[in-house]
Amino acid sequence: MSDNNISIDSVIENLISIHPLLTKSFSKSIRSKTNLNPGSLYVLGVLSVYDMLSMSEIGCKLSMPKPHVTSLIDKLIMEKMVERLFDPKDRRIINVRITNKGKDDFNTIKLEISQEIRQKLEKLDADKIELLSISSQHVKEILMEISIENKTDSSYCKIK
Amino acid sequence: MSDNNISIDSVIENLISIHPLLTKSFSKSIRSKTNLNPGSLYVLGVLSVYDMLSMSEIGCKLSMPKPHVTSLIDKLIMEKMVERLFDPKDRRIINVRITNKGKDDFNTIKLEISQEIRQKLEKLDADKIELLSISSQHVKEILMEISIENKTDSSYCKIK
DNA sequence: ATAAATAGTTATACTTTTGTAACCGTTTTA
DNA sequence: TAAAACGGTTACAAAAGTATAACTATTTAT
Repeated sequence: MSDNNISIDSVIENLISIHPLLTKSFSKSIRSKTNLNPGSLYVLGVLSVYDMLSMSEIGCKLSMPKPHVTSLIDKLIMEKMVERLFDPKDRRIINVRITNKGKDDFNTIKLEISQEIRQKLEKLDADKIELLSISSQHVKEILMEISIENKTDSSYCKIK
Repeated sequence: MSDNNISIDSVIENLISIHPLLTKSFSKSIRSKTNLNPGSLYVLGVLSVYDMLSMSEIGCKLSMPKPHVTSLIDKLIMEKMVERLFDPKDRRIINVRITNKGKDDFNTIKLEISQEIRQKLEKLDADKIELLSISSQHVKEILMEISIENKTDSSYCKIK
């Protein structure tokens, strides 16, 4: 139990350190190498995972206020990267689905914004890269798990 | 070699997924639970690691334009979390050092902004927490390693 | 059938971050 | 010693993100 808490403390220490490092690696090249703002790219990212989500679900997954989601989706639609679909079951709901162009563009963008970090990774030892690959996979999976679980993100998500 | 590239691809995939999840977890509670903006907190964070840095080094480590660093440091000085020190060797340089109050405040803030994620972590199995602890440690260390290495961050850092 | 709740948009104001350019004082270099 | 480079600040403009309230259309609940 006490052991658990020590581990949790170290997890949080680590995540708080990792966050600005990733921001540094990605945010700048999103701006300089794409015509999307970071927010639109995050939306495209979740849609590349879930394929289709409603406006509310997007805001929930990314903790964005609904009006912001609207404006980001507008941009992605202008770029034909996503499309709006009306839900026949409940006509209030607007589902957003990533298009094939959106998927292709997202892959291209991922390559472009990761060029710098890729060059640095290439200089590391093979076993260190392998360790980072496995470790980042675990971090990603567990974070996604506890993120999905979170239906009660007070301000943006309603309890289902 | 080809093996390496596959691993690098997966690292990048994972990091691109992790970034918005961390943003979601931290950015909102930084705003709601502290009187600092995210930028000031990142500056405080690097200073809690390196203890003392020049203005340029801060901008370099966080990829921030120098004028932005100036305004963030002004805020932290008003809060007495950091102090300016003139460098006797080179009077152009202004070093910024975290104060004891700054260290204490940073620890408090870390506790506050991690409350939500802590609650979710507590629901996980002990072995999963342990795995996340070790994995996030590796990710942090390797990212810090390749981040420090980077003296040539084009727009904000000059080659030393 | 009416009232309340929900999903999404519009409008607006504000904070934070980014990006320049001009400037001052100091140090380096030629 | 004059010119160039450097570290930092000031001033300003623009982009991006946050936060609310008011509104429409639709669905649910009483």
